[in-house]
Amino acid sequence: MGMTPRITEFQARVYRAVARIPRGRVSTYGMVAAHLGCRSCRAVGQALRRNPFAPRVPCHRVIAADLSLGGFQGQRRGRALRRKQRLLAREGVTFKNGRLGNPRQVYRF
DNA sequence: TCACTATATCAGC
DNA sequence: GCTGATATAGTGA
Repeated sequence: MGMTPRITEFQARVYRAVARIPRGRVSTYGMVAAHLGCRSCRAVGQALRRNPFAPRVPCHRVIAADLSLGGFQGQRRGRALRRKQRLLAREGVTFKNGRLGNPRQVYRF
């Protein structure tokens, strides 16, 4: 049975965009924002923070502009972040010294 | 209206 | 490479 959470238009647009990021690729908060014509990357982070559709909406595929991990499950550090890193590793996306190992895995909308 | 926010960028060191 | 300041806009209370 599909949940139908009450979400805003903006959130729906963010989730739709993120759902397009293929396995093995990542995007950034800023790139998602730009794709939506929004100048606030923080607003994208807020929307993903409350993603009710995980893992159908793969918010773990959105990282920071400096190619560091960004956040996960409301956390910017700690256990949650290691889970995010493991999810990505499972898809072939690995990090080296806290940065995306292969920048060519950044997906362009 | 206010105070948050899983950001981005820049200046200064 | 780090820290702090600032721009920015979406959202719940």
